[in-house]
Amino acid sequence: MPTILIVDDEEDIRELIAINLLREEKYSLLEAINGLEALHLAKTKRPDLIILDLMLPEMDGLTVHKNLRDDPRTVNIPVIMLTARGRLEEKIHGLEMGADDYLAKPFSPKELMLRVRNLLRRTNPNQGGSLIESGPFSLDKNALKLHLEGEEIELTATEFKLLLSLIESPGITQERGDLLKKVWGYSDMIQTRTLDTHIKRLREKLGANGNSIETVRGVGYRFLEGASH
Amino acid sequence: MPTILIVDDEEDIRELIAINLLREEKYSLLEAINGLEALHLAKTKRPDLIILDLMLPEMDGLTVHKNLRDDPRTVNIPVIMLTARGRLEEKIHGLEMGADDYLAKPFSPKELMLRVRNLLRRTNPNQGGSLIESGPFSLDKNALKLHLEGEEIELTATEFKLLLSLIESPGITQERGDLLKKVWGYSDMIQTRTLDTHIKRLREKLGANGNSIETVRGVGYRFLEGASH
DNA sequence: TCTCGCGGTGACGTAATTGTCACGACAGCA
DNA sequence: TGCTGTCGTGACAATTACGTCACCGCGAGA
Repeated sequence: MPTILIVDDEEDIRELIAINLLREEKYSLLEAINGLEALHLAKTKRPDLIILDLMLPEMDGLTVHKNLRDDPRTVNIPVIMLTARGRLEEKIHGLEMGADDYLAKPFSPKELMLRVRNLLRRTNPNQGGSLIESGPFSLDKNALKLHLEGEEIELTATEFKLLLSLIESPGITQERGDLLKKVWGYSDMIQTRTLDTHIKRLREKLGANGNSIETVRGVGYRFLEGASH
Repeated sequence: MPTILIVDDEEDIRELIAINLLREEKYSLLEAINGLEALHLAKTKRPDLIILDLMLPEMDGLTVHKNLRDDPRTVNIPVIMLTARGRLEEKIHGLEMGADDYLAKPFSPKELMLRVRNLLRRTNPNQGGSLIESGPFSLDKNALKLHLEGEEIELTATEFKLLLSLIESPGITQERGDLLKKVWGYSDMIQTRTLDTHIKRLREKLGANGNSIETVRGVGYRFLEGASH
């Protein structure tokens, strides 16, 4: 699931993009308002694609873009630029600086989505951190497999999503409601034993490392990095 | 030096593009006026990029594009579409069909050039030969044939495209929806057994190596490089 | 027109996956 | 110590996803 960073001052636009992308349920989003925040996010979270509005409050969009290109960590993340009007010089300037695509407002949300999709298709397939490591665990997003102490453990789609949710925030307790929402899309406050059952199945598959998943009574579960006692 | 195929009825445009591209001395060009000629050129000379005007005399540009996408030899050559006006539906239709970029006339020659450059930059590394090798497999894009352990296996066009899609990203799971879109052009989320059937036929033809195509339940399929256990 | 190969569809069987239930264990509390 | 609410667990049933097959339509070529 590719992650997309949206850098835009206007709430309308961010919302528009978010709604249209998330409807496909194949993308996750980050959002940023000013340039510095965007740079920080891009470097720490490594999005697969950046949508960058050139009109930003604190920092000019082109400057943000230049900073992205100057940093080896972000240099080859593709960028789609948005601008107020199709001012040709700006457009050319943007493309010259290495923007991968350029849209003038107002744009059709559908067109943006298609351009996002096309760009990711060309750009994504072979790379992208498909490996997530934490302690002795190594999750392979592509194969839905878990590598643990040399063993290769197969997980089902649900188990994988659940473990991923836990492992993404090690040490943090995730409330039952949040997990249900993240993994199952359940609206909050539902009464079900489904979560417990899947936790149990996960623990079974983790074998001796099953205690990495800790129960926080009355709240939820959390993943411990250095477990196995 | 990447080769670019220009398909356009209007001499002005061809000239405009040619002048601008050749000035950089980094490109070689092919030209075509009508659709059939374009298809022929695309298949025999394998350009790295195609610039396709939708207004063609004998054959509609979208038809040309569809033909390009249907043929495994040309399916992943990137396409930039040109059209008379920024008619939104046409634009969306084009992008949906897998055009990598879309420009409305009149366009700035400089913008086109930059988009060409960006597209080639993203796209080129993988391409080149008509032979794709992976493990004991060797796919010949021109002959639509598969060589495997000395044997020569004939594949139909659909089978070839499917295998190609899988083999292009070894180890990466391709979702059912993506495969349906890539190989069949189906819009997403369609319920059909077509994909399964063709996977089965492929596995049959691969014989003992059939297990190179692995099912990832609930997600899709993926191609394994070192299989055959 | 006939034949043949290809490609797609729907029916069906099977296996994997998932959610629910019942019940027991246990912590927290008074 | 007994009560209460929460969680772990195993069994079970429902659902979903996939593999396989038979069959049909279509277009190319004879």
